[in-house]
Amino acid sequence: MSWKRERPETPRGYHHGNLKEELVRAALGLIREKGPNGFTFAEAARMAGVSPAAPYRHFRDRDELLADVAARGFQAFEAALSRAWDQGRPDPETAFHRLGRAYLAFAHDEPAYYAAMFEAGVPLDASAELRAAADSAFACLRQASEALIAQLPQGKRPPALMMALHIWAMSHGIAALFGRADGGRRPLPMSASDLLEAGTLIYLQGLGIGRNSPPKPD
Amino acid sequence: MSWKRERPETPRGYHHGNLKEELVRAALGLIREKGPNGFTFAEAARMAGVSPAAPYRHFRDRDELLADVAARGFQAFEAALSRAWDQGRPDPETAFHRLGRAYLAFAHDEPAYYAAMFEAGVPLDASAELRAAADSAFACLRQASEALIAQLPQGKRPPALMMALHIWAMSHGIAALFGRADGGRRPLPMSASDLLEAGTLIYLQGLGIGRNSPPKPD
DNA sequence: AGCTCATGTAAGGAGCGCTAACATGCGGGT
DNA sequence: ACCCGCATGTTAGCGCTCCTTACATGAGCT
Repeated sequence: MSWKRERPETPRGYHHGNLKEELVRAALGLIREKGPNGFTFAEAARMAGVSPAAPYRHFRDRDELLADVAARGFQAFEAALSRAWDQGRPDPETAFHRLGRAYLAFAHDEPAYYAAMFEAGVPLDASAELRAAADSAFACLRQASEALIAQLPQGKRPPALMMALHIWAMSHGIAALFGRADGGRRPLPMSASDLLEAGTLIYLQGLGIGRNSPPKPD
Repeated sequence: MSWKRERPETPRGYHHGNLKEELVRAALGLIREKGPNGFTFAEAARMAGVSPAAPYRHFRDRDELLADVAARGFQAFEAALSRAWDQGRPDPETAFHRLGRAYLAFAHDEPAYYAAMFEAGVPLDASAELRAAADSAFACLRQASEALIAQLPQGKRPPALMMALHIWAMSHGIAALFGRADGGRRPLPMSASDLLEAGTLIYLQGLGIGRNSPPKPD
């Protein structure tokens, strides 16, 4: 068994072999610990055990690495949301609340991704991938909104886009204000997840989709 | 007329006379143009026409200046919200929507303040003033929520704190995602203000405070 | 085997946060 | 009226980061 480079750690030759991925991992760790601003190109290089100039072979500058992290974040986000929505099974309302919990769980469990996506000031058109990933994630929310709205009688259907924007805004607002791993900026009387679920219930009730006000199929 | 220091600009003596205020003004300008991270202590000093070390006589470090800006922001924010709420005149619902518009108007018209308050990562307990100002602003929202809830019959009143958190989250979510001066990260089918008003209407409807479902005073 | 080019390194300029030591002059005490 | 204290400014400088330029290495193709 004469492998070439399987040792997981330090001793490596002149070429790293997988620097780009390792830089992304290092960036995630640094962002998680010190926020998207505390993250430093030089320190990521140090973590990967290469010289401070090496990262520039893989990313034009610091912002491009941040944009790459954000794009990967949106991809993971979209995957998590899609999995939670599960095509609306067993019924749209159950799936919708599961979607909301998945949103907050992502923000809570992947603070580095979430920060890169929403708090680092990365412009969405920094790359085509980033834009596409962000659009996919939003499309998931919009799709779920459409499924719920379809339960309403023809005349009383609000625009699905608007509903998706409302839900996104409420979710992001709760995540940003109260959903951080450190408990957020302000003590809450309930968990962020429960807060979002309650808000969603009230909002859906307002639309006439409440569990206690089914669209009488008369 | 032998004044001492009334010329508004450049020629000044060894002592500036009003450096602290000028640094805050410079910080606001820089944050507005380049975001809370692009803001630089040295550049603020340059704008005030002073050496790079001078600011340290007024702020322990860069973070303390940022915290001061955030605190002033929350004070202005609270003033704007209180003015909009106007003690619930002429009726709580009208005033409530006016409050929502004021929220978004502040985020839109004072992006530097808003960024320092919510996007700069300033911990709320950076200073007692900051904490107090932030609490006052939230108290305004909570007070408005209580006034609206008071319209409901005793049995059907949700916790005012929860309602305030929901409204804050939706407002902040819309401001953060779509309410920037540059139009936000994503094109909208309607203005951020209208989006919030629609969302609030639906939410209130869900609580039974909708204009079309008044609390039948049977 | 030898070439080529992606990927690494070394060195350095410009800018920033922050500190230390020194300069200035406003204002209060005698 | 004087003088001295102290708040507020200055210069000099350390260590760090971002990024560029010129050079070194070695993996893989022909």
